[in-house]
Amino acid sequence: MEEFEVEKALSGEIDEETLFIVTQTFKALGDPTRVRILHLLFQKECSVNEIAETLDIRQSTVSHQLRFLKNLRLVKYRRAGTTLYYSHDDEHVMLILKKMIDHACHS
Amino acid sequence: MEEFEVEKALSGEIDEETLFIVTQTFKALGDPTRVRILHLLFQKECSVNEIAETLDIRQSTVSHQLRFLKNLRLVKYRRAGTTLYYSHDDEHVMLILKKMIDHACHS
DNA sequence: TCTTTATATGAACATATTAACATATACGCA
DNA sequence: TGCGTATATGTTAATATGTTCATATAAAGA
Repeated sequence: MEEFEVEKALSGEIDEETLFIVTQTFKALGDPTRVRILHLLFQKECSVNEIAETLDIRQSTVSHQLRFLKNLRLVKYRRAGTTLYYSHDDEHVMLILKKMIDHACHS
Repeated sequence: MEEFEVEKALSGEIDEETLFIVTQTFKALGDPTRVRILHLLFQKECSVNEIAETLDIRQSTVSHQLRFLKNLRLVKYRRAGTTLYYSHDDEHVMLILKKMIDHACHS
């Protein structure tokens, strides 16, 4: 460990890697389109087209955002023929999302 | 309520205002500088200069971000002469931040 | 193999965000 | 009133982000 890292640790600072994961995850939840998608997947597994039609978003947009969420392991999918059914893949983050929604509702 | 809003409500979609608050709040947590500031304020009340020096960020950057956080009522301050002591102002959001940090650490 | 359907990808564009600099304001004190 | 310190603000430039269009890929079935 470098000297400045020791200083940071002693001062109670978050280590860089953790900070990166935390901010990336919050960033994922900081966009309306992604929150709407996750909220939908909270209720049920959906194909890409179902998501696009239900939320009235273009297919390519949905696909791009799903890739974003997939990279962060926030969603997963199973294949059935040509159809991909997406579902959420991080209970903890979904719980945090739910809490924030409740918090925002009752404020 | 408009017709399309009824449809959204029945379909379990988040209402627009809640969605806005939720995403704004997560956006606040989606930036390394702001997370570092909040994490510091989680530990103790700090003046603007203390924050800037402790985290090695320019004073004007800190001030800008504090205004951002203040607008969302995530921080507050008290004045002592020319010095402003900032502290966090949303227990619930701070708890969510803490949970996410723990989650990221142990993964 | 050809076609159809479902999904992914790449490039381009518009917009949003961030940090930096310079400067302004506010307060306390001589 | 004038000065020094602490903080805020306006502006700008660099970068990041989100959506769209056009197109590519992949699987299933005739």
